Amino acid sequence: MPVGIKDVAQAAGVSAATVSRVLGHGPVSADLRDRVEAAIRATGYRPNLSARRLRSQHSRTIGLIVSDIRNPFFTTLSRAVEDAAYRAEMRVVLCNTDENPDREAMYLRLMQEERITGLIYAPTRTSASALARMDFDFPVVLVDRTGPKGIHDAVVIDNHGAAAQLVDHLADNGHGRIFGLFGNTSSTAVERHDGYRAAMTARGLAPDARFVAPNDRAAAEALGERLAGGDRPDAVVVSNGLMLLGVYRALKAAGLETPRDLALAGFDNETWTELVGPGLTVIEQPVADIGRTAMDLLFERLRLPEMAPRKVVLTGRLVARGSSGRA
Amino acid sequence: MPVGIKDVAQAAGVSAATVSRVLGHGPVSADLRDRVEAAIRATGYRPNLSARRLRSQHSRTIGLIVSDIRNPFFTTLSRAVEDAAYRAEMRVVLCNTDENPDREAMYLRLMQEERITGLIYAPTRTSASALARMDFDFPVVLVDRTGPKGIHDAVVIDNHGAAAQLVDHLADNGHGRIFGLFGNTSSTAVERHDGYRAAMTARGLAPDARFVAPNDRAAAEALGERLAGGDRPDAVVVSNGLMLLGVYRALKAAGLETPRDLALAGFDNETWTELVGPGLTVIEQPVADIGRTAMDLLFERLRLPEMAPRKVVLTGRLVARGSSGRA
DNA sequence: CTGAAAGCGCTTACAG
DNA sequence: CTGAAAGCGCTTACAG
Repeated sequence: MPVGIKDVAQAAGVSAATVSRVLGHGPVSADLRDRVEAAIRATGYRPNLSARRLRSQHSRTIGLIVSDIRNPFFTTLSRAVEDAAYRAEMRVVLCNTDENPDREAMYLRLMQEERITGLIYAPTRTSASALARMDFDFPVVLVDRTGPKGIHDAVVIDNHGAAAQLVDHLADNGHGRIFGLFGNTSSTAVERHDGYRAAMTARGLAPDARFVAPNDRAAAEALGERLAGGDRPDAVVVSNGLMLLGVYRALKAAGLETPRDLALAGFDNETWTELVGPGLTVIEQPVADIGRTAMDLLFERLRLPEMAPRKVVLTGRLVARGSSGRA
Repeated sequence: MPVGIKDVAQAAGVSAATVSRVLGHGPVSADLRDRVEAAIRATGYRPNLSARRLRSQHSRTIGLIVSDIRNPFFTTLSRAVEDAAYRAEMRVVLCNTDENPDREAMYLRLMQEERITGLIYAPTRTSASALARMDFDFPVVLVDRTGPKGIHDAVVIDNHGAAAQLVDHLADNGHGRIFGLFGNTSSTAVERHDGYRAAMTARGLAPDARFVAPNDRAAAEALGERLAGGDRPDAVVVSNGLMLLGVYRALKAAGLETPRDLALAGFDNETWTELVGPGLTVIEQPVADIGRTAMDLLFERLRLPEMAPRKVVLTGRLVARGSSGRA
């Protein structure tokens, strides 16, 4: 039986209202405040947050929906969001969808049931397209991936430009047959493919791309199939960190050396990309900035609900390493 | 203004109690059930979880307190815990303490305020020792790190044995001057040091250990200082994945090659340890099993509160790679 | 099977 | 500054 506010009130010889005022920012005389604080310590009282949220109609809760917290991109993002929430004295409800639209729908319902203050959300393409028809009682800030135009605030990077930069870099290093491997669940992968395609075309190179599930296994498999075909590529561009890992493992397993047998470049400056062989050339994303910016947008939106939706585009940084060198 | 249970009741022409029964497992006639379900769809009603938790006195919430979700050990642990919670229709409140005892104390208070059903907790040594004097209204299962003997359920690995195994492996490969680098915040690091020390002594080797903050920077620095001293070691054992990363980076930066200049072995089979140079020899922990087992213990404890506390000891697996080979 | 009523533990106008 | 009272949105005995 946890002690309640009435027990504290009784112990301090005051009303429950006064205890509540001591806990909050109400006006309380120094005398009563001391007595209440002593009673709180003596009883070990801890306010019931469910009751507080219900009564005050503020959950002080941020929802965060990502595909998988094991993806370092989202791990870092979540820490940035949590640290910002912590500073604002809010908590975070974190949900992993595994890129599964059914789970996304379920978690969106959960967010409504939690009466969250705001949502930070990296939707799959399937769910993003449904977003236009959905109506929430809280603001939504999209991160990493976009949704229907002009409805929600969003923080993304310049995916088109970043992918083009990778292609240009590889082409400058003498690679012309550049195979592109992209995820098939996010707007982000689509934009990266567009950038890849545009840069290839601009240089008179023939685009050669494939979309697969954005995980290491599927990427490794797709690469294997492509290499088994004729007219082998001399470089590969990969659209996220997990897929890049799958490709790198597959190359190693096949006894192929980078960049001697095949140049390689991709997204996400994960720990291992720096430590491995000649190092992997990647686009580093300002992940923590993305998280902080999303929280900033959310707080401004709460302050000014009628403001027009904003899209903040951050820039990735090319980290050139050995893997993109000449064959 | 979100719609409430009364709105649904009115729309369906029934009482709020009946709507509540349809939502839960109450007995409701097929006719009324259909009408209520139609009304829920029509109104887009979502129950308010704060109200439900307050009234039902069940939060259906598991607390999870770890040092840092960016540590892959805890990332994987948290996914295992969340997946198990999801299956049991419970949510998880995740907290990062950054090994800071003040933050731990704050989050322990938060857990009480959330009236959580149970807690899964990897305490720092400072907080663990205070655990004996603390009284919670929910069961606590310790993971990865232990607390005062015989009070809480716990899931750990055989740290003593695993560390000894690393020493034996290095010694079998001809290394005798084995420097040990251990974290200074966890019982786990202490146990690993004990195992290291015991194995060294058993072989007539002189222990040579240091305790530092369990992060990459501090580990790199400590290694640098040790190498600057005389009588250089010919191998290093490191007590966790993040520290191992710091050590590996420092070696690379110093132009030292593994195992030629210095053999290396440690804990946590992280992605990069497999991909790097000759591969790093590590103890792989059954992380997901640790998480699942912790949830199992928690659920059994909820069923049988009076059972004697249990400690489940899982076993790490030695993954021998090139880094521990002969000089 | 169904409804009216009480109450979970707080906060917040309202009076004083 | 302080207290008595109402009420947040549900669930759950209690009657019928």
